[in-house]
Amino acid sequence: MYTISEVAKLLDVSTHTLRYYEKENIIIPDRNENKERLYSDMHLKWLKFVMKLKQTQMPIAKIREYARLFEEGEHTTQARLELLENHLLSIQNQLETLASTEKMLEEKINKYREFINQSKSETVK
Amino acid sequence: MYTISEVAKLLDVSTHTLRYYEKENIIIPDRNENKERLYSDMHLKWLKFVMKLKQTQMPIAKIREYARLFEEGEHTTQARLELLENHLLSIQNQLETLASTEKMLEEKINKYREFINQSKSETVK
DNA sequence: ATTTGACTTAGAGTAAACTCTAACGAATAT
DNA sequence: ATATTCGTTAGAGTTTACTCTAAGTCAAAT
Repeated sequence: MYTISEVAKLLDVSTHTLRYYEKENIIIPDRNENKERLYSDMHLKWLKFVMKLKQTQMPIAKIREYARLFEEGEHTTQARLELLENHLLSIQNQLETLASTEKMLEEKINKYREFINQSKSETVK
Repeated sequence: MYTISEVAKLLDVSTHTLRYYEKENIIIPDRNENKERLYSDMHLKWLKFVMKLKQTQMPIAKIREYARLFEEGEHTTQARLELLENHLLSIQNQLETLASTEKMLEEKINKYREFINQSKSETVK
């Protein structure tokens, strides 16, 4: 079991953020006799998954919705599947946008480099 | 030349957002005799570039910085190059994150599909 | 015994990026 | 002539996701 500051360090988030996620019903850790939060390996695994969703632009509200469906039990598997399928589509769109912007930027960067090199050689003249 | 609502439609943003970008010094269109905004093809091209940067998570502040460097003239090419190079790195990081999350989601989705199919066949029994 | 450090809570504050409102002006449609 | 449409401005309001503050509890270290 991990304390809130251990989890914060492990996942590179602030303790504030972890408490905020709890308030938003995204992760509800256990408590010790002293009411302090204790996170298990399962909690950690779920949080890592949440971070992946966050890093790929899933809003907190959608993550909360997925968490809620999970809590509701097996009859929500179809809904969870659909939510994940939608997010997969969003990821694929983002991949396309990023790839095309990457290409565009590489071209622009090359033009800048050419321009800068040309300016330098003219300066030497 | 395009009016603000034409540009809004063409680029799928609101007129509010276009005025906001102007306030943020990201795009300054011309004006007609009636003080109404008029965007040229050059403005449109720049706006499309801005949208690409936005879609790949460049903050407005950085976009404004790039615009400002551009206004300042040729002696800022090195700074502009560096800004674009940094954003290219950010895009490459995002691509990695998205690719690995895509893989993870595909696996999870497959497990959900298996589970749902299995449940169905058991229901038939 | 007291200080230090890590934790607790409720709730306030912040930053980014819009998004909307109100009050007005000009041009076109009926 | 008046109503509608499209534009203008300054500035207020909203949403998202934190981020911080204040006041307190508790256990270990000096």
